[in-house]
Amino acid sequence: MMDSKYAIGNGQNSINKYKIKMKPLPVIFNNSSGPPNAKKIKLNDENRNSTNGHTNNNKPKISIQDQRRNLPVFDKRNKLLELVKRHKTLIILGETGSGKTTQIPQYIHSARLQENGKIGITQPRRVAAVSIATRVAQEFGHGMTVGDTVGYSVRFDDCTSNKTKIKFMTDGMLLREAMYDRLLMEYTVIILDEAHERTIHTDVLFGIVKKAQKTREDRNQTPLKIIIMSATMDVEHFSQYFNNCQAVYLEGRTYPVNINYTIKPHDDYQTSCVATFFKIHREAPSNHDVLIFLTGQEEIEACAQRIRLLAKDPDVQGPSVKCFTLYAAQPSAQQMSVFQPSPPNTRKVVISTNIAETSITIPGIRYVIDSGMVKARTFHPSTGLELLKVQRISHEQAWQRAGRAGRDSEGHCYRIYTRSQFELMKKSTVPEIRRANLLTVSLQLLALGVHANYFDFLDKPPKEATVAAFEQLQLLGAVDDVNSICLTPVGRKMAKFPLDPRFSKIILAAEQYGCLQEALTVVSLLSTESILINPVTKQAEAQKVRQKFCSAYGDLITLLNIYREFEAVGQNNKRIWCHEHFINMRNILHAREIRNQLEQLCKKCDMGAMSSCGGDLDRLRKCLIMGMFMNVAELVRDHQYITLDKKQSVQFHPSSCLHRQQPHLVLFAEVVQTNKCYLRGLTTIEADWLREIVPDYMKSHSLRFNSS
DNA sequence: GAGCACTGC
Repeated sequence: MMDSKYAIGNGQNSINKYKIKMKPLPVIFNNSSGPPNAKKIKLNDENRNSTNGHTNNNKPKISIQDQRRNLPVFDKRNKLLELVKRHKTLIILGETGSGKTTQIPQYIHSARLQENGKIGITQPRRVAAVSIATRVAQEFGHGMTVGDTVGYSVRFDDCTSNKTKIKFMTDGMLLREAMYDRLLMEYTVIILDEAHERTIHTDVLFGIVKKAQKTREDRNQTPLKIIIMSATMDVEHFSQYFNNCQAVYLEGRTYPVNINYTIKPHDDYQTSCVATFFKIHREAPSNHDVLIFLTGQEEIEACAQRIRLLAKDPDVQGPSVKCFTLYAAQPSAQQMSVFQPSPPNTRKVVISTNIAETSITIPGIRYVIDSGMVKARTFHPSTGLELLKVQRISHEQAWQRAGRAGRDSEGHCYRIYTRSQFELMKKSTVPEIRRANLLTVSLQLLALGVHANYFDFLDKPPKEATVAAFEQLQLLGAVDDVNSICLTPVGRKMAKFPLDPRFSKIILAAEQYGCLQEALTVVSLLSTESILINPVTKQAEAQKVRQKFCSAYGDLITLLNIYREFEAVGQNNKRIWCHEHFINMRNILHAREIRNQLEQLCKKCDMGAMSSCGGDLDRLRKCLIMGMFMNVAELVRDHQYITLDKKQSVQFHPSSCLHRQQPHLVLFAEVVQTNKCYLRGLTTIEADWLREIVPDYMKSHSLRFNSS
């Protein structure tokens, strides 16, 4: 695959940034036993099935029904069904490998506990929803294909029919369904799986299903059963929230993992990871694979380069080394390569971000090296700034990482931190709802009839975050005032779009500006990852060949130009065109898919003709102001801008096509803080337009310089 | 003249 956003392979650029110590000093560990409450589970080496479709091929083949009977959950079948029958809400704590996700929906179905309704099971990730549904359909019976009794529903892919009784879906999908029917009458059983991950969607669903259950009960409607499935974390918290409901524990099938801590702290955790790898490499049999957790792409590529170099050193003992990297920005084909079994007498080492913590399971890992660090996004409601920061992981994450070594057999985990550093880490990861921008959630909740301030959250988000969100909703015209519990007609339409409310507003405004085609394109492009590829080695070339698309009006119009050209190219030439122009084919196709969905939603909202402004881009730029007027920056002195809203000092990001220019006013799509505060996704606008389009906002946010 | 972890509708 060539559609990578980054140049991957020789990594020459990254390597120069890190000093290579050819012989890193050894890292010394004490050897301590596993987690304090580690349960030593008897080894039982047969037929583990995995939910991600990567089954172990060197095990003897046994029938699919025998595999089901061998799962730990099988023995508890009757007990579980009894509990599900007896309790309207049940928490199931299941360890990895218990089989809970694939089996429990089938048990419920075969006992007909769902009666005439459906069983809905949510997952935080699309791939999980699809692959689990496919697996369960296979198990379910002969000739059964996914989409019959067992189906799934994820964005852009609804594989259900009127026969579907067991429906796997993403948590975001169920949330969207709730906006059309807040009582979720389609379902008699709802299972929220992976609840411990606490995605923003699952957190909102906790409140939605709890309220739906209560309302249906009060109105004497068909009852709703709720099942919360989670790893073994903080049962009390969940149980209290669901009126002290019953919790049941399911044993898993994992193997003991020996935990090692360093004797002293290591600030240069990257070098220590490399050194630890070679310590393992010297001692362990060659078929024992190693997984290293680091924080980001650049760090991972640099570390891979060091390992590859050192492995060639004649002084280094041990088998040959096959080194893989793993992070989300990679093309999927490259991600898949980590599943290749290593050839004989070769050690496989995978260096990964936290994508390997939950999203991707690599079989055969015996050793985990945990740097103890993660890169995480934090949102500051007071400034509206998002900050991407390397920080320490939580205990939950540390155990999750360690567990990756114990999926196929007994394993080892080397933690590049001391026991006392570990004790200082946070017990659990702060749930997303407590560190995210709440604009979208607040709008969604209003569409469900609740004000975020009064919503029954499992964990309440910070007050400032909801205050900031409601101020913006009011400015966008979605509510009449910040305490309103109902949406304006505009707000109701905005909630129908699966977008940031600011972008929904742009689409709604496009009707009046006569630029719906262009607005849909720009918003779709803003809703995906970047379509531009900037390989480190061919950066100048990429910029030169794309020069013809650059607009003096800024980045968003430039993106529009690229998209228009992409659509004008014949179907058979698109791939080659993308390659020639350093455009990410996967991402631009994804933008097109989103654009189609948004266009359908416009028709549902009776938005009339698909108007186009053609070459009159002023209309589009004015339309963008309707949704993004809180994102205006004004030039104050040489290349220095301040935001109109929070008076932040900011600069244009060097990747912007306006980087060397100094327009008086710009709209920006986002502000990211790294070394400095940078604006990205720029569009130039006129002062007069602001006064004309958002006069009230401009009264409270006056410009320093009034000339254009 | 810099560099972005991970999801989802």
